[in-house]
Amino acid sequence: METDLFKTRISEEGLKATKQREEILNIFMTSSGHQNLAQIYAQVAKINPKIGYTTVYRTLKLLTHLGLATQRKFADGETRYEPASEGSHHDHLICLDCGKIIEFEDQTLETLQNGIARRHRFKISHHRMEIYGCCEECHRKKRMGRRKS
Amino acid sequence: METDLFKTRISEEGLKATKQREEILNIFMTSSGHQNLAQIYAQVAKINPKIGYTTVYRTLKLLTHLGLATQRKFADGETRYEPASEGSHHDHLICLDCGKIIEFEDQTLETLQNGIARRHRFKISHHRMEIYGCCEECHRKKRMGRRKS
DNA sequence: GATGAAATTGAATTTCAATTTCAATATTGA
DNA sequence: TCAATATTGAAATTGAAATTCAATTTCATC
Ligand SMILES: [Mn+2]
Ligand SMILES: [Mn+2]
Ligand SMILES: [Zn+2]
Ligand SMILES: [Zn+2]
Repeated sequence: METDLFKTRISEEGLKATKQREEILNIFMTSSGHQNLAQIYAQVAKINPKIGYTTVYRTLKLLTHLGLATQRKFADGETRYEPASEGSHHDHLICLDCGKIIEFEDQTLETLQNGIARRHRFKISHHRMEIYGCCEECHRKKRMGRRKS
Repeated sequence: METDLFKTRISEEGLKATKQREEILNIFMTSSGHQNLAQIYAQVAKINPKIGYTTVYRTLKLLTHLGLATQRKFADGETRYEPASEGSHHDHLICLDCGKIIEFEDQTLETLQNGIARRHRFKISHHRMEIYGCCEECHRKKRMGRRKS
């Protein structure tokens, strides 16, 4: 359970482990990821309707600070959160038709970035890379639709 | 002058070429790029204070629609605009210390993306890629600072 | 277990950029 | 010139993010 890591990190920061935080953490960590605050809140409310929207907001911010969550802002402007997969970095393919978000990891891409940064004498802290387009499923549907007409 | 292209595109869309739009276009096209609306408005207001903020907002939205401007949202969340460089796509290196934005083009990166997309049977429409970190100048300053202490 | 300083909670409020409204004005094709 | 239609700009609205504050909870210490 990541509850232990959570408690450790939380006390490291001089903060307090509350029922609400634990409950939100458990729900969030087992969720599907890439959800916005309203979606996470809805899940929390289903299990414990006493927990306020503000607390969910603040807890996600806290989890991000603790390194347990990652905040994402894709081109649609919505703020989303996903459980942080420790160590590994990944990027995203985003379907403009159905909204599906596909994750990928590519070591060559990382190496290439190092080259770009070096040429500009730039020290990389982190990066963001997203590919927008049409997923396989949606593409198939489109072809079907065209054939019928 | 891009004024001609602007007039053509504008009438293609059944819209009207107004003094305000032309004035905003001229100021924007010769600007340094990566500016937010408040900054663009400030420039416009210096030359013609009669033009309203709303008009600048709507004109930048229009220019984006016409393909003459590109809207950018980097990680700081600010909405910025830059004149669209026809044909060529570029990405950005962003200094977290001074805010400097460096543009780069890399064909290998584009090729690599095609490979990633193909492996996921994904049809690319466009992409976004930003590298965050520390620019040469800021890095130099940091080293200097450390030496003095 | 009791205590209390400090942190947290949650409803309500505020902030602030983005967007919309609407009456007055400008543009354009006939 | 003359409408029909689009645009303008001040003001109002929206909505997500962030803050406020009184009530409540946590937890180190006793
Ligand atoms: Mn992800
Ligand atoms: Mn640029
Ligand atoms: Zn899809
Ligand atoms: Zn810098």
